[in-house]
Amino acid sequence: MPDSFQRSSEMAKAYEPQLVEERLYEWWEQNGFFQPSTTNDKSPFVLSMPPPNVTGELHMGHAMFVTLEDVIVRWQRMCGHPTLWVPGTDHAGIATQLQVERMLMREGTSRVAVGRDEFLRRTWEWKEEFGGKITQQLRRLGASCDWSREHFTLDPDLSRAVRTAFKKLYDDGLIYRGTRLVNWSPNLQTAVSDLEVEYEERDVNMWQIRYPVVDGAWQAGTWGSGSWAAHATAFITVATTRPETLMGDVAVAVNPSDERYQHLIGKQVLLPAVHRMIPIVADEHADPEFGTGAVKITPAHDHNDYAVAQRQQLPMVNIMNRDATLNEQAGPYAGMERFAARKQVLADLEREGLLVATLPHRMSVGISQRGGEVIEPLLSEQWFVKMQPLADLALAAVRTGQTRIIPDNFERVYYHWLENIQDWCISRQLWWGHRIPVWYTSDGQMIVPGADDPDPVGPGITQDPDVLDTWFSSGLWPFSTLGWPDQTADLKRFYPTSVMETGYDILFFWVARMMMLGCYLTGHAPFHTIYLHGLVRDKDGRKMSKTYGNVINPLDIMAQYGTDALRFTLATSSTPGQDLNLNPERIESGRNFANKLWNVTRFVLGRFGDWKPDASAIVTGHCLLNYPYTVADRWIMSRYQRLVADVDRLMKSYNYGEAARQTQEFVWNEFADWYVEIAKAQLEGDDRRQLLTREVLYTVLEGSLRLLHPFMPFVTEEAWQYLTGRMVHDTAADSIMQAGYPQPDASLYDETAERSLQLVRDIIVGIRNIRAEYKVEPAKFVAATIVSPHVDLLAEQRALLCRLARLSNDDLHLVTALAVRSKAAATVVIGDVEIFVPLAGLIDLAAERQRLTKELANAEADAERRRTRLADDTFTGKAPVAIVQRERDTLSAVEAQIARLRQRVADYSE
RNA sequence: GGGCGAUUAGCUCAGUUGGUUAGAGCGCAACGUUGACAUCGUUGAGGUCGGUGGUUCGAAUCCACUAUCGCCCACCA
Repeated sequence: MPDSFQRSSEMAKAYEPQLVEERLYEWWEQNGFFQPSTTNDKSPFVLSMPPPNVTGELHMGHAMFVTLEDVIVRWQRMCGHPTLWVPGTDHAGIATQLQVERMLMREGTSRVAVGRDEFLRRTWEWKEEFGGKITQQLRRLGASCDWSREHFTLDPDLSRAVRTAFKKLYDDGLIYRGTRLVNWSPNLQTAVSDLEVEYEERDVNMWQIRYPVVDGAWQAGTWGSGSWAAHATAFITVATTRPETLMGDVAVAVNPSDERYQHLIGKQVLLPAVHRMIPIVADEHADPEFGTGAVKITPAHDHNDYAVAQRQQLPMVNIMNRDATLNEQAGPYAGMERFAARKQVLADLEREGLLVATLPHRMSVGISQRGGEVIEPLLSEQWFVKMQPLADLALAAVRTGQTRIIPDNFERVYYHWLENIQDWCISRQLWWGHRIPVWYTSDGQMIVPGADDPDPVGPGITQDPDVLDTWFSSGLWPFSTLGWPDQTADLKRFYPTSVMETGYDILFFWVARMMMLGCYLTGHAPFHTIYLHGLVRDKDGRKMSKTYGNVINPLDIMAQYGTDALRFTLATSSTPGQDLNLNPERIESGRNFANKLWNVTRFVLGRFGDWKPDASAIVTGHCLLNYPYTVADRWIMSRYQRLVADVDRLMKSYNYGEAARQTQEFVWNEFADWYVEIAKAQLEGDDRRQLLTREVLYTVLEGSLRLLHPFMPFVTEEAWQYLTGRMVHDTAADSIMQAGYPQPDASLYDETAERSLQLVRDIIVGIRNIRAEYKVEPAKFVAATIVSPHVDLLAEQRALLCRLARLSNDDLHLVTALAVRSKAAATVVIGDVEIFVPLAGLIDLAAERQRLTKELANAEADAERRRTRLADDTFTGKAPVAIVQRERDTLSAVEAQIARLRQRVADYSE
C-alpha cells in the first residue's frame, strides 16, 4: 500500500466524478455488496423498488426516488441489517403499447394490420432493445439494489403470481364480469379505471332543448317537417351539455317536489330524431335549482343517469361504438363521430324550433390520462374487482398501526379513498399485458384454471381477449418478486418488506392496491412503513413538462456536476410529502460540497506523515480522558458526537434531508473552517501533539464520510478509500458501505470545551472584523491586548489566536486588567472579555464611539428584556428551572458586557 | 361541496417534543491565491416568520378565524 502522502498526492486537485462513478459502481456490483448479508442475524431490512416503466426514460422523479431509497438502504445496510432492495421494471401496458404502435405507424403499418401475435413479438423485441436502458440509468444514480433479484412484471414467475392472485380472487367471488358503465378512452380504444380519468375545468355550452309532451301515438315520418307543435299538448325543456346523447335518452326526470312539473309526471314525451316515446319520471336526481329542473336520462352514457335508470327500472340504450362514432341506435346520425353528431343534432333541433337556448357553462370534463381525449362513459362488459372486502383489510392495517404512513396527514387521504372505494375495472382492451386467465367454451361457460394448470384447449374454447390493468400485477410486486405464491427462502426471510418509498401521486394507483392485495393474498400488510415523497417541480413550482420546456434531465446534470451533487441536492431540498422546487443553482452547491469533502480529505491525508490509521487511531471517550488532547480536539469531538446523535435521531424519524443538511453544516462550518485551521497550528507542535491531532482529524473525517455515504455514495467511497488505505477499525470492510454507520456516544460531549472554543472563535472573529473594518492588509500581523478573567484558557490558545486572527505573538498581551486604556485602539467586547487592537493613527474616534454605542444599545435592550422576564413571578414560578437559570446566566453575561461597553464609550468620549 | 398542503432574507428552502438575539445555500457588497479547496477563504448587509385574535410565564412552532397560491377527492343536466 502506498503511504498516505503518496496517496494524497495521487488525489486530483478537484473531485472528478466522471473518473470515479462508473468504476466504483462496477466494483460494488461485481463484489456483491448490494446483496443482503447472509452472515448476520440482525433483522433484515427490505425495500421494493417502485418499478419504472420498462421503456421509460430517466427523469427527475426517478432521480428522487432512487436518491431517497438508496439513502435509506445504504443507511440500513451500514447499520448492520441484512439489506435487500429489490429492483425491477413494469411492463406499463398502455404506455408501452402506444410507443410500439407509434413505431408501427412510422413503418406505415398498424397494430391491427400486423395482428396480435406479431404485435406482441414486436413489443417484446422493443422491450429487449430498450428495457435495459432505464436500469442502466438507475445504476448511474448509484442505486445499490440487488440486481441479481431484478424482476419484470411480465416475467414467467410474476405471470404465475398474477394468475394465482386472479384465480384466488375469482374463486372467492371478488372478481366478476359484468356489463357496467365504464370510462372509455376512444383514442386508446379501451376501458380505463376511475383513477385514470383526470378532470379539467372547461368552458362549454349548456343547451336547453324542448321535448314535446305527446298524448297517444306518434305518426312517424315527420322529423324535419316542422310540425311538432301540432302533435304536442305541451313541451318540457331539458338542459344538457351533450345533445348528441339525445338518441340514447330513456326518460326525462323531474324532482318529485318540483311544482312546475307535477302535472307532467307520468306523461310521455317524444324523443326528436328517433321518434321514441319516453316517460317523464319523478326522481330526486333532478335538481329544481339547476338548469330547467328537468333532466334527460341517458343511462348508457352518463354515470348519474345510469343510477337513475337502475332505480326507475328504465332500459339502457347504447348509441355509441367503441371508436366514439354513433351506432345504428342513433338513427339518422349513425356513423357520425360524437362531436360531429353534436353539431348536426343541434342544427336539426334549431331548425325544428326545439332548441330553446345556448348558455355558457363551466364544468369539469373527464380526460383520459394517457389518451388525452375526453372520456366517454360507455356501457360495456368488463372484469371488475369487488373492492370493499379488500379495502376493509387495507384500512384496518393502517388503523391498527400495522402500517404507518409518513407524513401522517396522508393517512386521512388514504382512509377517505378506501372508505369510498368503487369496484375496480381491471380489464383493458389492449394486447400488451397479462392476458386475462379465463377461457370460454362455445356454450358460454367460463373456465378459470389454476396457475399451474395447462391452458384449456379444445374445439370452440377461446381465451378472453383482454389483458389486465398494469396495476394489477404491480399490486403484487412486494411479494411476487420474492417468489410468492411459493414459500421460497426469500419470501420467508424478506416478507413482509420494511419500507415502501414512493411518490404520493401513486398512493391510490399503487400503494393502496398493494396494501389491499398484500393483506388479502398473503395475510400480512406488505410493509410496515409507507414513506411518501413529493413531486419534483421546476424552481417556480411548475410541473416539469416538455411543453413548458422546463425539464431538467438528470443525466445532463449528472454529466455536468456528478451524481453525488444531484443526489445531495435532491435529498437536502426535500421534506417528506412536500413537493420540491428544484433550483439548478443548488446542484452547483452540491457539487461544491463534494469537492470540499474531497479536498479536506486530501489535506488530512497529506498531513499524516508516516502515521497510519489503525484501531488505536479512533478517539474514544477513554482516549480523551487519558491523553493530553487540546480543548479544540475535545471541542470537535464533542460537536461530532452531537452530530452523530442528531443524525441518528433524524434518520430514524425519516428526516433524511435534515440529517444531510446538518452533516454538511458540521463538516463545512465547523470541521473544515475551524478544526482544520486549528489543526494546522497543532501540527506544528511536538510529535505527540501531531499524533493526537492526526487521530482527531482522522476520526472526525472518517466518521463524517460514513455519515454522508448514503447521500453521496461515490465521493465518500473514493475519499474513504484514500483516507483509510483500506485499514478500517471496526470491520474488515473493503467498501465504506460495509463499515458501520457512526453510532452516538454521549460520553464524548464536553460542554466546557464547547464553551471555551466558542469564546476563542468569537475573539478571532471579533479581531478579523476589526481588521476588515479598518482595512488592515490581510498579510499584516497586528498587536492586540485581551483583557479577560480567563487568561489561562486564552494563554493555552495563544498560538491559535495568533494564527487565525493574524496577531503578532510578541505583541499579544493577555491580561486580567488594564491600567492604561488607549484611545488609539479599536475595541471588541464579548461578554466579560475586552479586546483592544491598537491601530495608531487609524482610529476614527467618532466612528468607534458610534459602533460601540450601537452595540451598547442592543445589549441594554437585551438586558432589559431579560430583567423584565426575571422580575415576572409567573415566569420564575412556572418556567422550568433550567430555563430560568439560563436566563439569569445570560443576563449577568450581558450586564458584564454592558459595563465594559459603557467604559469604552466613555474612553472614546474623553 | 369535502379534505390537504404552502406562505420564514432578493431567490430556493430548513427549523425535533413551544424556551436566549430565527438558520443554510445561492445571490449581493468589500477584501483576499499564507501549501486542502477560487468548485475557495475572510468580513458584512439583509427577515416585526401572510394577516387578525386567542392559549401560555413564553409562539415561526399550539388553537380559531382570515387572505393568497397550489394539490387531492366528489359533484357538475
